[in-house]
Amino acid sequence: MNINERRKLIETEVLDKGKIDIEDLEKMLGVSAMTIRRDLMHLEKENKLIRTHGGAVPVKRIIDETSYENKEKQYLQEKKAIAAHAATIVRPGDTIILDSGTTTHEIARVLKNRENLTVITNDILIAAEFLNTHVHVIVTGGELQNQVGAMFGPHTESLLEDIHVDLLFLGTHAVHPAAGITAPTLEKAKVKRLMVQAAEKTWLVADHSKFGKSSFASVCRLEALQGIITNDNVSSKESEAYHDTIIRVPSQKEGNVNENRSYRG
Amino acid sequence: MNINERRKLIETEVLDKGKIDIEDLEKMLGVSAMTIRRDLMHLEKENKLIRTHGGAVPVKRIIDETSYENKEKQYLQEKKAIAAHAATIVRPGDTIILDSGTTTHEIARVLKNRENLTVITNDILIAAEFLNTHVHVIVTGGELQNQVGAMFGPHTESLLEDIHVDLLFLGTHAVHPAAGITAPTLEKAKVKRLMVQAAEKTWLVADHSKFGKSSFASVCRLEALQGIITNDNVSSKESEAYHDTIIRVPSQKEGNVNENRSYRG
DNA sequence: ACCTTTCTGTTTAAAACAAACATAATATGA
DNA sequence: TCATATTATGTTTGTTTTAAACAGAAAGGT
Repeated sequence: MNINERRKLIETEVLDKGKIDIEDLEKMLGVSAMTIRRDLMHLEKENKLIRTHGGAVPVKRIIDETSYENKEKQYLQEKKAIAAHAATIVRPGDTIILDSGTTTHEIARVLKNRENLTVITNDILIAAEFLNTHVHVIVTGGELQNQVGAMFGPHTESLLEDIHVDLLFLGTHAVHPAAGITAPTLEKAKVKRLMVQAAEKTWLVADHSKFGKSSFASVCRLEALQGIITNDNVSSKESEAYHDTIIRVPSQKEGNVNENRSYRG
Repeated sequence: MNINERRKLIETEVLDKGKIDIEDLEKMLGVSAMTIRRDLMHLEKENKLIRTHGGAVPVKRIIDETSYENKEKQYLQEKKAIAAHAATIVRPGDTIILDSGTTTHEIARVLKNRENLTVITNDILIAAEFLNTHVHVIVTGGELQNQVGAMFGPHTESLLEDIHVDLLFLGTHAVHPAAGITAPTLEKAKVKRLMVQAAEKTWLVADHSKFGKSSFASVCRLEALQGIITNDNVSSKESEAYHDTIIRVPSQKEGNVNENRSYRG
């Protein structure tokens, strides 16, 4: 492993974990504390992280840890694995919709280095993820649910009615063999439904915790999906009940599925 | 000064400066380093800041320092002073538009503790500022100018055509006695013009560096404005050429214009 | 092969940190 | 109001982290 690989690892590690200790990095990377420290100095100068006493934290943080990031960290490995696979489906030149949510947010993190890509989203945190990139972003607009940064309501709906896209990555809190995909409010269900209608192909992205649940407002039936991308905690037997095309990705432990280079297809 | 005042000061200081040293705070507040350190521990536990080695940095940061924040820091004191005054115009129950821009972003920072307020904006960074607050936010949507986080284009325009609000705080890069308010592209000018049309009263917020300049696309004439809020580097003689109602606020040095409490009028 | 540059680890001194105790300020309640 | 409890602050102390400086190792170029 060369110096750049190591520094890239530190960079992704601090983003994943939210904070890191020099001691941990020392063990993890097998180099001396001084070297880590020099790496951190370098990365701090490049605004990739902020050094703390004995470690570092990420630069980009828009949200209150307590309200959002904890939730985001649940099943983070799973979400990242799902996101990494989802990103491989996206082709150069595509126009895609990224639904609001933490799993789709992870997809955004993977796609941000792409060029020749248009993203439509109703999540300001996802939109913000693409700041200072070459990705073309269209924000739906609408009423901001200001706990999570998602937008819903008539304005959101009217934009979605006017568009047609190649791909949709749909998030959900509940998917059930009989009930299909459901949402907690009619408003949210309506927006998700319009997204499905606007897209050529819809992929559901959901970690195993969402399976077997159902909520009040119906979004669509499972037949409307192109497939489901989930993690391997969902047993293969269980998954048969859901869809012909269910992709069960293994939760990545280390940064093996590294799609961090730009895609110049 | 009691402990809470001091901690509040530290909090605003770290937000203003972007980072602070314990040594500086020690001199500034006249207490020992240990006390500062205890304050920082406390504020870190409340997610108000992140401690570094020898100081602290803000928690909320969404953007790359190099591309945006430097620009934002230009005339920051002036912008803050203008913003503090602008906020006093906003009444409980108002619905307002905050145009994209750094000065209007400062207004958002002042208003975020309000309740009973609706904000419409075409700037995702301003929208993000209101996350986890009680302010009701409507995002215009549209194409994201991904260097600055502003949205423009047909979608933005169509929302603005449908609304009517009490107040607009309009930002600009150029204001001129004869040319009025101008913008660098037709698209931007169109959005700003629609904002003016949607608002009962329009206040222009602009620091002195914007005066006497003009750009290509016309937004509106100066007569369309309710008034101009600027800083006192614009001479009173000079300002007469612009508008009857021009408010020249002194650039605040310390946190004297402190409108950080919530407004429960 | 040689030289140069970059990278890394070790040593060491300085700086920051935090625990513990003592003192001062503030609050609370009879 | 006074006594008492609580909270806040400063100082001392030992520990940890930092960073400068040097030396050796690795990588790159001619």
